[in-house]
Amino acid sequence: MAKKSDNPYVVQPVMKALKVLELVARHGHEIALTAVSKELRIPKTTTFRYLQTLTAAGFLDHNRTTDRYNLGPQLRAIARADASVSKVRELARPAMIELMHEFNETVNLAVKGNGTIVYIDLVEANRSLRMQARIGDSHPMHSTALGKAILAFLPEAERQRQLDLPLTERTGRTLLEREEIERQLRQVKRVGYATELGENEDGAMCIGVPVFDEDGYPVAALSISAPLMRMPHSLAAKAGVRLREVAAGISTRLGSPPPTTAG
Amino acid sequence: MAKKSDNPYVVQPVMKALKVLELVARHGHEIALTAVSKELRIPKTTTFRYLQTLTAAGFLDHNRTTDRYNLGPQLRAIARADASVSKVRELARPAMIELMHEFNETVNLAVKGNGTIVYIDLVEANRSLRMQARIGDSHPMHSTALGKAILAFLPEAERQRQLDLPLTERTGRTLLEREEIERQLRQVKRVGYATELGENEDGAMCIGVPVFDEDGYPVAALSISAPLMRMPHSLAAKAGVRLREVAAGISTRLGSPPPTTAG
DNA sequence: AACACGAGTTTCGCCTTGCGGAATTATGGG
DNA sequence: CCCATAATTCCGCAAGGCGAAACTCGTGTT
Repeated sequence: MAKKSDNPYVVQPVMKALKVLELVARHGHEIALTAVSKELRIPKTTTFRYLQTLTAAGFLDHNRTTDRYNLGPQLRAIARADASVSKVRELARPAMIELMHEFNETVNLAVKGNGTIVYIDLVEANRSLRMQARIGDSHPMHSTALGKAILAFLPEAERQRQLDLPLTERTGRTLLEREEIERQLRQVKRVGYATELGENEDGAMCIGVPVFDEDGYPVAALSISAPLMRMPHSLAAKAGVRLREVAAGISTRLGSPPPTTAG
Repeated sequence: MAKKSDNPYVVQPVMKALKVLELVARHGHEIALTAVSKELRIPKTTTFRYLQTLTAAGFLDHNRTTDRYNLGPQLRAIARADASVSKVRELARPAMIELMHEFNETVNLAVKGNGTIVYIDLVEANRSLRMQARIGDSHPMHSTALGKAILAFLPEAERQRQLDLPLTERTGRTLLEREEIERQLRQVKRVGYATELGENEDGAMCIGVPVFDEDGYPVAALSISAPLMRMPHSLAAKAGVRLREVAAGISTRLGSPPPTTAG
């Protein structure tokens, strides 16, 4: 009675529960326990448990008056987040390639995670010494230009919450003093770009700018990273200005209101 | 060691697998087995199994070159379908209320399911004798005006596939002859609205029109339903024309190309 | 070139815990 | 008020999920 798959690692309860989720989702709207059970040929008790579990996890929503289930907030949130990331990546890619050629350095794109930034795309300069990051890697917010760019433009309450978390020390130069960080963030907000000098990785530096979504929220950041020795102050400033322009273009295309560059 | 929930019906493997799914999704991009395992404090073997299962179900995607996982097509499809349904419902609601007042009959909105139509919204006239349908109910395509409206505008291949399925007989008047159905569908395509007279429920009739998405695909249908006795031919024709107008407006706002009313 | 390390895959046997039939309670239509 | 249908709860069995450990494979190091 080999059923679903030849893959011996498939966990049956999980697989069946996913079928339930799928059925409910594809149904378009509110469906009752018995209907799901009949449709999937899964005993009512088992179906009941899956529906309960999916609901507890927020993937489904249980309407107590009609005793029916439909898609839950969790799934919608995931979908929205994914769509947002996809869109940012798509919009940013051409600009990133252009920037890479312009400065001949690696260009990074990251989104805001929970207390961290997560790299979602990068275009490497071929003369890059070694890879700085990989897609999917996550780094602390306070030790990267990407993170600082986002932090600076976060709503006050959320920024405070972020800075309340323990700040990990990545290198000897990583900023750990709250005072100092907040001073820098104000500076970032003023000039519109963030700089990080060997604070995340020894010998490497980075210039980052935020990308805003339609609500003016900094969902992502764009950066140019380089070995410290290859990026003098003057060039960094130039890069910052260019990044700011490019990011503003992306933000606009994401439906963002005009950037709040002014302090 | 009571963990997640006080709900005794929560199935642990399912719950944990959902956590894995959520983590991968929220990560923004490609994440490796070990990272998931560490983050969630779930043993590597177990995490491995969940990732395999989620992948087999299409909820995740396994990149074999990098050995990392990210969101899969299944989840995106579900999300897209849901967003589409939500949007249709949202756009249609005001028009439905207007139509209800105009004809003082129940107005229905349904989406195309698999071989059926599924009611996703309805606005009942208060003089309605009894409820015709409930949100979430699904009816055959060939026995309802909603279904016929959709069938008529489906791509040829898909329509044939639908009609190949066994046709259930809802009432004595339900159309079962393929010839007859296809003749009616051509007629529907010509006039732009479908009519059903006691074919789905004795004594009830319905007039339905399709709603198109941005690809010109009939994702949903709008209808007015009434007791047979209250809806003479002339009034039905008038309702058909009005529905056609209203649905065209909704289709346009969904990004649909100009309706293919011409035969 | 050999080695050490880390990541993914496979095995294996224990025993948790998921399963589903059946009993029980809630619901709502007639 | 009763009956039909649906949702919950109970319970004992054993299916199958679990995780430690062994194994493989690829990378980077000495």
